[in-house]
Amino acid sequence: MKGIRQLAEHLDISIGTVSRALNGKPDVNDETRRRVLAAAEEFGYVANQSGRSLRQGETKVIGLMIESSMETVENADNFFLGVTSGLQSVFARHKLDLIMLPCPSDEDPHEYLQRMVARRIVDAMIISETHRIDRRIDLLSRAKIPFVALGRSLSASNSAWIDLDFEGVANRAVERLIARGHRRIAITAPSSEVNLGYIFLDGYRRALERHDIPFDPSLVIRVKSSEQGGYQAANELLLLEERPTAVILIYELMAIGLYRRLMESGVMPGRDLAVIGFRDAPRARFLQPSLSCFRMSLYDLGVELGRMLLANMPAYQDFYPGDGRNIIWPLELIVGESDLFDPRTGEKEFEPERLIFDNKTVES
Amino acid sequence: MKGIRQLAEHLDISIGTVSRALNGKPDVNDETRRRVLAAAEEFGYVANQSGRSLRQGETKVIGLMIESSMETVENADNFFLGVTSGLQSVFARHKLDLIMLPCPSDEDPHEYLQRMVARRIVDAMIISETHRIDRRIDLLSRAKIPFVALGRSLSASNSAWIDLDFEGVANRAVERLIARGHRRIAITAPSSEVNLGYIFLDGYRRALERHDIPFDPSLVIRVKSSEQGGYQAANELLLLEERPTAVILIYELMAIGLYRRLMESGVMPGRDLAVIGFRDAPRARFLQPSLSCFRMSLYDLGVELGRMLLANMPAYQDFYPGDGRNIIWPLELIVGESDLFDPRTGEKEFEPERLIFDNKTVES
DNA sequence: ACGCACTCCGTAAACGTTTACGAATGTTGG
DNA sequence: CCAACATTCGTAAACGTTTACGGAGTGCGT
Repeated sequence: MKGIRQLAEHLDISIGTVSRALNGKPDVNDETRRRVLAAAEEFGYVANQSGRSLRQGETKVIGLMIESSMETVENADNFFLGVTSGLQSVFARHKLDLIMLPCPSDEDPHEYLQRMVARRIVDAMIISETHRIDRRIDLLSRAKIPFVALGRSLSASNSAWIDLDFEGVANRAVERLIARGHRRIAITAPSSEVNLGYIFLDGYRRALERHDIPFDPSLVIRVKSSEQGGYQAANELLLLEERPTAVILIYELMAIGLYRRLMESGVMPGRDLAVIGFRDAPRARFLQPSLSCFRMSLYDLGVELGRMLLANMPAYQDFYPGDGRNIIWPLELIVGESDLFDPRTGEKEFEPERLIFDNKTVES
Repeated sequence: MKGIRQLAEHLDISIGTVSRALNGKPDVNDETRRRVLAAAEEFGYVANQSGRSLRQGETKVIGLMIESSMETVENADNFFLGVTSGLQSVFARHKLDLIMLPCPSDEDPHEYLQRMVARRIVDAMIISETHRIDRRIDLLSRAKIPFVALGRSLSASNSAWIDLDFEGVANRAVERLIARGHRRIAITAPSSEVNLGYIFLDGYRRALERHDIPFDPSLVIRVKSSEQGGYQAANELLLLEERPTAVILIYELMAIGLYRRLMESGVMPGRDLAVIGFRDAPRARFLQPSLSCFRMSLYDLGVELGRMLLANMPAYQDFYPGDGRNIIWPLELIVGESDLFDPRTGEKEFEPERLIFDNKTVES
């Protein structure tokens, strides 16, 4: 079956009517519509997307841009596939399809996005890993492509974004550690210009200030977002002259490398050093002692992302009137055994152990 | 900048010439071409993909279909993002773009693919997780869409595929264990109809036969492809009346759950039970004792996949003449400590420990 | 001066849809 | 029986490109 023309010939109907029948337009007899749908089903006819989108100026496709650098590959730990499910669940209701656009690691993300946008292969975009100032946001704004940024950015002052509550996480981690008697608390932060680093540190500083603990720059450890980053962070930690009693991690995978390096040096996490991790990544679930960290539902995040995006698309915003311009996505603290001791006495407090292999699938 | 028409008006040239200039066609003056390219650059003009592909019947886009079910999300461990890099490196040479098509978990993969194919949004496809008989293959064949299956299938007798060397892995694992004195060797296999299960078991059976060890169906443990699957596999293993001295795993993540369950029961991997894992997944790199398993380069696999696909596309096959119809992708054995004991004496043989945190990034 | 080849460019058709418009037919109310 | 309207459908234009074709201009040899 080549196209709508052949289908129309076979039915001995004009192509206009066939098109109307297939697209649920009103001006068509019930019986005719039935015949058309039956024939389309029989021949497996589906409208050619190029022709369709050329005519109506929209593609019914949403793009999710991800960076496929090896660093991301190693470390994202299926973050994007997780949100994808949530996204699709809301897009499906509007017959929108989601495609993932992996930016090649050797290409400039800005140019890649520009190319994709100019080709008009998508109606709207979701971009991730936003930088502090991110030209992609200006690009999309100027091109009038509806979009949502996963990760806030200074460039996005006027556009939609949704971001994890990094400040809250740092804040609560510090509060929790201080409440346990810690005073010298190290924190890790990204070495690159991604915006989340600034926010993370802000939460950390503010929480310290609230308790009149002076901010000590030497306790900020710049790391790469990987297991190796965690390993090196532990290294730097061990080299500090006055060793901190606690450390707060960023990036889900850091904990693994950090644990390993600590163990190698005979420093036991949860006894000699309190550790609070970031996201509850699948790869980190096995750690012993179990890691205190934060958890979120990737699926729900995807749903919210999808809703927010549609709220910014003229054709769909009637369906999502309330959905605002940006969201700080909360994370829930999961108590493990990695921060249960008192730094002054060394005594271990009892708290329920985190269950790993319960029957319900643990959300990632 | 709306389209080529406005660009042509601005330059006071006909749109035909503009198009020829942009696409590197011969019949155009050097000076004119320079002006056109400069103007296009200035206004950020890129040809609308719908119009272009409508005219020339191709989209310059390759689709990689992946299943985004939660099971995959949890367990694939960035497998696809890994091969993506390799794919793009070869596609980039031909100005082809790769998009990932995540099939919603609640939609039938066959219908999803049919929809995508009929919409003609891609020129060619890579499909993964092929089943023993997979209707998607017939669909693509009939639609005359060039494709490569990642994973062999009975349905793909006549088409291109590339698959991991499951048979070889099972084979070498058994050989290695037998050489160490094991006679009672359990193996895990998928509970679903994916084709790799059959092949994996074939390799296992043949290796046993070669050494006159009878095949014992009770030693085949059906598992889900997850950590939980590994946990349950260990459970079943422990319940066997005459406990095997070794077990061969499938799926990269199984080892984690298996280790955990064994430890809980005081059965030490590498001392009380030899374990040989499958792929050298990032999440399994930390295991203690380190896991003997197999390794491959996802990047190289992606490259080979890309080459094979292009070899099946009329427009590109001149560039890849030699690339055949299918490949069995080899995996390299990485010796760990999980299978270094003699089941009769319990003595541990010395072999070099696997390095995890070397400087070069370990390929996943 | 003529024919010829060559270079460069404009014209218009085609790709597969959707949709505004109007025509044809049937229906209703008076 | 006619006007007015409703229902259903066909016609043709439009979307933004690419490309086959042919025409205009130039240079060259005879």
